[in-house]
Amino acid sequence: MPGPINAAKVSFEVVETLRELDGAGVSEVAERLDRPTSTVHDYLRTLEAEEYLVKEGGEYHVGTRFLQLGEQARARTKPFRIARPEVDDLADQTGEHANLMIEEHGLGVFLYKARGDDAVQLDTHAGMRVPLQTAALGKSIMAHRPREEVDAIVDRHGLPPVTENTITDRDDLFEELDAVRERGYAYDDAERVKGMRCVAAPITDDDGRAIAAVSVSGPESRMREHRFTEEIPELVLRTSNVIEVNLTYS
Amino acid sequence: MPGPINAAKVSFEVVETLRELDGAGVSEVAERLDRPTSTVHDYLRTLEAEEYLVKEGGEYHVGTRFLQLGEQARARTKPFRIARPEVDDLADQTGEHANLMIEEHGLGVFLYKARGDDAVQLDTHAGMRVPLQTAALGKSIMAHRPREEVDAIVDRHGLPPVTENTITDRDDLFEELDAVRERGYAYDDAERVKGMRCVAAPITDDDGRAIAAVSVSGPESRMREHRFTEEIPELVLRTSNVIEVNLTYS
DNA sequence: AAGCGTTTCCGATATAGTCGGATTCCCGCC
DNA sequence: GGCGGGAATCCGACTATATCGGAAACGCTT
Repeated sequence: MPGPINAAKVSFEVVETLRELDGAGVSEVAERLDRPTSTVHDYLRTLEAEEYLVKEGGEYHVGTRFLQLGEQARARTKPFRIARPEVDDLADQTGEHANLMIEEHGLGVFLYKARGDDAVQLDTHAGMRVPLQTAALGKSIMAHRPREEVDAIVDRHGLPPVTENTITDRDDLFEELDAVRERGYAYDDAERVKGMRCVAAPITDDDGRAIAAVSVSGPESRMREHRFTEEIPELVLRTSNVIEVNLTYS
Repeated sequence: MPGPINAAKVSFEVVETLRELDGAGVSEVAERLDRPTSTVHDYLRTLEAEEYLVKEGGEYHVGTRFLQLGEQARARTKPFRIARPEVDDLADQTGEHANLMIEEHGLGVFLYKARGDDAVQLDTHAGMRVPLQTAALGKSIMAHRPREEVDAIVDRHGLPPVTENTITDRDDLFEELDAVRERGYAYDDAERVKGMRCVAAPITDDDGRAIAAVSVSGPESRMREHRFTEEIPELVLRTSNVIEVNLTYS
């Protein structure tokens, strides 16, 4: 493919490296990207001058200009604007984590996370991107997308194993999606994070196409028996329904 | 200055344009930036392929990858991690908006905003950047920075008038900062947003240097007399003290 | 089906990104 | 307080590539 602006790509590689390392110096970034320090220095200096990076004690860090961009990206999506208060309620009602996910570029993106009073420490954070099939949220979304679209996503990103429970076979995936569609909601039994269970329901538009998903997730010890099979699904489904209605009339 | 990567600069100009327009097509961005459509098209296509932009119905939009970067930029700062729950409390106690600001590149950045039950609709959002002297928050920060640093900031960004009440003279500014320092907290009487009043207190480190500020803001009608001169300042100061203590021991 | 605006593609040119190497800076350490 | 080493800057040359007209394809609306 001719014409892609390489320098744009490199710019973001530099920024992402800083994010992963939580701040770093010139040579550290240069090593990671396998480029000369002089080149990396050019980028860091430029991005700092443009105020997208900050320099603190010899280390460069991701700056808060990205916060404004990120907030815009999120606030722009209808699911977020409508669902946020409902997700908060869901967290209050269950005491656990409640999440909102959308699909973007074939990946699941955590748009919002609310913490209930009993919520355990978790590695998820807003903006986090995960393969769709590794989360109940993602399976809910895929279950309500046309088959060819799901195929395209799998072609693009594969089915990487994250824990020993992750689905890694395409046929297994479609079987699971059929079950999810029938049931109306999706389970996740330690498929992404060990010891964590999750119940998710899709948020669909008028045509039945999933545009997002909501979930409740908590430790196995509290996610079992009646609560796991009846109580939580009931609440999650109710929440997704409320959101769908509000989406239609707005 | 030799060596700044122009393409990096242009990349972000494109992204910021999309943010300002809340999504746009090729020619619209090209017009704004006064560049050929072919050039802008190259950038948009590249950034979309890198998954930083999304294309929806012929329009490009800022993507949620920026959310991950923004969250990192925010979570990295100590003031945010420590102050967030306290700012939430402050909003609950007052029923108004409570805010957290830091200084970055000489500008005030809203890091976090909590809404009390009575809070009015407001234009502030996380990541928003404003000239420091246009907000009580910013004045609190500047009041507890060395004079030469404040001079440098003013040299860099000037004193742009935002409403008729904004401070636009350097001597006036330093007088005001002296008063703020003496009083211990700062007022903002419709200096940034018409009809809004604000009380802010600095968060300082062990050396007395401001690293952030917290505030409560609300409509004039509710921000007057005893509440404005005693009650709210009392609460804001108490909050900033709590945060300072927690910052020291962590 | 025709016409207009927009997007996309293509190719030529010169700009500017890239990189090695030299220099300076900033530490800790003797 | 000076010495050493690693990192960060600066510099200059080469050529890859960003840039931009212009042309083609697309997708509306009339």
